[in-house]
Amino acid sequence: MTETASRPTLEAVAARAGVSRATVSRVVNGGEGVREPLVERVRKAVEELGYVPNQAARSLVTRRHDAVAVVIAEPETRVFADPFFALQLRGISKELTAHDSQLVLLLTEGPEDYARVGRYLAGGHVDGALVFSLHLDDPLPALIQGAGVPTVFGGRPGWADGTRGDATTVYVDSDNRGGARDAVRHLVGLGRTRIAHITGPLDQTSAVDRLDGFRDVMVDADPRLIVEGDFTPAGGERAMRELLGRCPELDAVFAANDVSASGALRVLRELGRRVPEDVAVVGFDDMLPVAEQSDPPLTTVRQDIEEMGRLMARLLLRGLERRAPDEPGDQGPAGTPSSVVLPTTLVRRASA
Amino acid sequence: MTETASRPTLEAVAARAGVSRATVSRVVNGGEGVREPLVERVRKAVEELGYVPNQAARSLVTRRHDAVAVVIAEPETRVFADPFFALQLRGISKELTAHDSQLVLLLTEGPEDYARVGRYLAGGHVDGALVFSLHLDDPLPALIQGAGVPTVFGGRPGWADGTRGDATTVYVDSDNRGGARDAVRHLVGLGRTRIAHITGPLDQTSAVDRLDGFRDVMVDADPRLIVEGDFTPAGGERAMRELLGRCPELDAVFAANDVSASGALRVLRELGRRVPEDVAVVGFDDMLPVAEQSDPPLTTVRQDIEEMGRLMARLLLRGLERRAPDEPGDQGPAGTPSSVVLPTTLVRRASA
DNA sequence: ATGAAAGCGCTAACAT
DNA sequence: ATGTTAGCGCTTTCAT
Repeated sequence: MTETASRPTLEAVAARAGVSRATVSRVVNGGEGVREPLVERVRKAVEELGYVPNQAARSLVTRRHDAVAVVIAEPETRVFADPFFALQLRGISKELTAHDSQLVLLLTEGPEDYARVGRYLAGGHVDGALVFSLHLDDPLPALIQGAGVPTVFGGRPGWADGTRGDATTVYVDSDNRGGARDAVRHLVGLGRTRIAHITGPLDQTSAVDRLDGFRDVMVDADPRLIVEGDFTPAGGERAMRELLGRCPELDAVFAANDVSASGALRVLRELGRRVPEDVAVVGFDDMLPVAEQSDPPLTTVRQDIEEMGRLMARLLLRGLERRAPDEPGDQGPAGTPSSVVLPTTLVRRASA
Repeated sequence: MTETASRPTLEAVAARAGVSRATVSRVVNGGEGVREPLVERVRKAVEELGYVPNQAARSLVTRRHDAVAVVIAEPETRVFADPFFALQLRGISKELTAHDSQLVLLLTEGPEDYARVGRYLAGGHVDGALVFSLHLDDPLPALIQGAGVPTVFGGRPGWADGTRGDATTVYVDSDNRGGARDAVRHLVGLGRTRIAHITGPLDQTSAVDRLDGFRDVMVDADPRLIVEGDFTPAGGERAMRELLGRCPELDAVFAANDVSASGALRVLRELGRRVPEDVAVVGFDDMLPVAEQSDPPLTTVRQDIEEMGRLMARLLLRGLERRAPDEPGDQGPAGTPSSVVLPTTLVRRASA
């Protein structure tokens, strides 16, 4: 706990440099249209006084905050079950930093926090919001879009159906469906015929999209070969046992993410099934600590999570630039960035 | 991207309610000293207009921000190698939320970002800072303490030696040394005599403290039984091979964290050593996804990471309250919270 | 108990 | 090119 000294103001700097406040302001904000000798004098005064602009005062007049909110609604497990968000945050942080914007993190534990988030966003503290909309039925995203804050979503929100031309909702997502297709096609290419799927929680679009991808390839898949998981190791274990019970002769499994694949792997090992000889396994995510360290290492679908974060931030900032600095109302589709779906790549390791 | 409507001001609410701005302000800030009928009228006007206070304007006069910066300096790996920070953030977020404070996340990729962080903190955007000081030689913490912002550190900073009475630096840490002692004593209690230690990176106080704890019990430990790791699975593997090469007859290993323990486990399995029969293994952290899912499940030292985060925030906020709302200068040791070291507990599972 | 008025520190017209 | 000035929206004395 150190002391809070009262900071020098523009006024003080102006006095010291023997110029007006306006001139100091100009210098501080880039020095356009100020002659060199004056710039010099002001810089010196700023330096000597240790002047730092008061952001509150500045925001009050500019109505800009150089801050972006990141909203993560996750009642429980997942935030720390996998490093997904940490990576995404990293990407976001890098991009925001490059644009001198700050990252305000809004974590919610449940619906009781939503009002607070809505209030904050509506309160005009930030220039925009990056929102992770995980569950189909979650009211938060809608609430946020209602708050009148420019927003980019991480992952396709439930109401955006992925068809082109949906200009009102901007999101960044991986090509979950295409990635799943690649994974399943890989298994087919290996000569596997009884291919099972452990899904994610089907109230999340990523899980639904991966299931759709699975179905794209296995057009008339035996319904017994599809079991709902929940993106956790325990869920993967449970699902694997279920599958084996239903259909002992299966020869491949596509798990909707790496951690559930690791659970499946554990069950297969326990039951003496060799991987990949008896059962080939493919995951999704390429979460390194999981995929690379599992036994055997996991063949999986890689998505560049950090890049997704970076892109979300970039899209938001670009949209912010486009709108007139002060003018309310958006610029229409012309200036509005549209959603981006990033490609995935299959990473071959030992499990399939 | 939704449109940004221009928000109603205090003035507008006052007009609508037929009162002065001052009265509206009083109602909005708790309604002390305003008679019921008026309070009612104002509340109604606020509701109808959807008024939300402009925080910039408020901060400009109150000099409070109701925001706290969380600074995480982590060039690379660790932030996403384990869920440590996610948990800590969660704890911090919960506590801040309860006090209506916002969390501003400052991530740094390297020393080139330090100036930016320093500037931000010095700029008076936040009421205080929560700083994770991971490396002994990191200049960031000092820089921050110099910025004149009330700060609480996560993990003992290198310069704080842990002796009582160091009132200038406030930190929250686990009892790394005590926890390590418990772990090693447990192994001794199991009858193990050739106990090895895989340390963490010794430029971090947590790793040093755990090593000290190990030495407290193994007073004259064979130096060959101590190998430096780096808190990663790969480091754990490397260290385990090294140990086995140096001293094949070892019968126990205390790894400085769970992920390096999991690496060690993998090597032991690969080399046909049974755990715990041939070699007992104890980790540190009780990182559930790792400790519980490893094979065999890991006996480890649990620290309540989320609680650490919560406590950091609580300490900071308490310190903030103590100082006069506006008055510069701190209140001296009397009002200054002091550091807290949280106890750890040994969790017995199958590995030792 | 309520209102009037004075700024908080800054930017952005507008004047010079 | 530089200075002057009028607010941005709010809280907070100080009157009433």
